[in-house]
Amino acid sequence: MFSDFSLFGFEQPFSKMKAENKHSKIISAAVKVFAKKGFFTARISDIAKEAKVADGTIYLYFNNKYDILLSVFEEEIGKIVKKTVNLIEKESDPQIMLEIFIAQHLLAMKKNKNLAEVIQIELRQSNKVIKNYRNNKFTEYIGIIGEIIEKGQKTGVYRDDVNPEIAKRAFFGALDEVSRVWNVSLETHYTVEEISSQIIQFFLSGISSPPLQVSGKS
Amino acid sequence: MFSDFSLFGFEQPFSKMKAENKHSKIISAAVKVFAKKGFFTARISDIAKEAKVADGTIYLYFNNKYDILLSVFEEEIGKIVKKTVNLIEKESDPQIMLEIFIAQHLLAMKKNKNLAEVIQIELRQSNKVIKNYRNNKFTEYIGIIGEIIEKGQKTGVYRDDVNPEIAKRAFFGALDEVSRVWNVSLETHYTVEEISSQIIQFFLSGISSPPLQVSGKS
DNA sequence: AGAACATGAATGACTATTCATTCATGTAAT
DNA sequence: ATTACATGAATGAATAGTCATTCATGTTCT
Repeated sequence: MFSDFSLFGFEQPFSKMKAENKHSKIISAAVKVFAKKGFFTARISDIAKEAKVADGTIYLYFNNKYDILLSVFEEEIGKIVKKTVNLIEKESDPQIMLEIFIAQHLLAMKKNKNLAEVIQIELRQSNKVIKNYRNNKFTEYIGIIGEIIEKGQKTGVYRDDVNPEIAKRAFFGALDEVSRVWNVSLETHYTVEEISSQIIQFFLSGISSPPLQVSGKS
Repeated sequence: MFSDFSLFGFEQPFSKMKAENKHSKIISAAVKVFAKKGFFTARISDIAKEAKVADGTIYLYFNNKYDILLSVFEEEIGKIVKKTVNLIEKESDPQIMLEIFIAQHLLAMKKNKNLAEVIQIELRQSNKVIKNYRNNKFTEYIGIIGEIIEKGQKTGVYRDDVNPEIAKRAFFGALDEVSRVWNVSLETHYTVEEISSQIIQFFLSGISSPPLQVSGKS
């Protein structure tokens, strides 16, 4: 891959720059079109139109339609993983790490609703299409949750009888479904903070009413 | 009335029976093929082959390819909803109702892994394909969770500060993701009971270590 | 000029759907 | 009981339409 220095906002007077612009223009367009139509219903010509390039131009940058989808995953999920890891590494308290993860995920999904949809729907579908694409970035992403939980168990803030493998899935599933619906429909009126706090509450304390605590210490 | 022998040895006394058989044979075949290949990659001829009918026969029972997918949802999810509602109605304790829902869901997903995959993947995709399909059965299904939570809040077993709309999504998402992965890969070694108890634990008590409780009696 | 880049109409492969025909079974007539 | 007729379920080859991909041609750089 050649994504070394290609950040937006800086004009480089080399011909290479032009090419990189097209590359990312096509990626962005693909995200948008895949989100709107789904991978299979999306036409190359739709993506070309959205990116304002000719159909044939797309084949100067990508091998085929699947390659576009794959590139979208690698590049876009990669960004999220990188950013999340970056933020979490600085923390040491598992509780806070988990809160950061949630907030970060919801923010990312809110910021780019199209990408959220592509990830949520096409990622699953894609296993069937691209036979040996392993979703490395995605697995890495979910793995972060598992590591946080394990860390919390070592330091004693999380129970030992919680299975981190199951927990990380349940945790991600909850986050994912909430943000999926949140993007699609009714629940638009909830804020990131509101959903964040609800999800943290679920996972840390559950939904049960707290037992009456006759506490010696409070 | 009857001819003694038919050439092929089978008697089909009622022509209608034959028809109903075909309908459900096609549905089952479709579930299998959609699960294996995904809706778009699946060919009508694949389904026909799997159902052991001719391509054209399918159009005697369904209007088109989408109609098959839609029927799969309506009929198969309908069955699950019916069975679940049936079991839950007999209960009055929200805690037990929730446990039944979880066990029921996991069992259903385990019993028919293909259906699980179709629901988990294609159901989401379908909004884009079938423009005005509202996933009525599916919404109804998730709604059950919301009702249980609300009931629990009225009787005081669940906190009032839990938002049932968000909670039902988080709850379903967790269940869904766990059973999705469970079907696909590694985690096959967990039992329904193990996963059930983990999920119940998450939602009722969270993952935090319980605060030291100094009981009133000591 | 030559190279690199871009275009979009034309190609060709693929597959959902149709429909003329066959076939199995039921009914009526003898 | 046998034959003739009627019904409509089932078939699968042919059709018709859709797109991903290519490539002959144009444009823009150095």
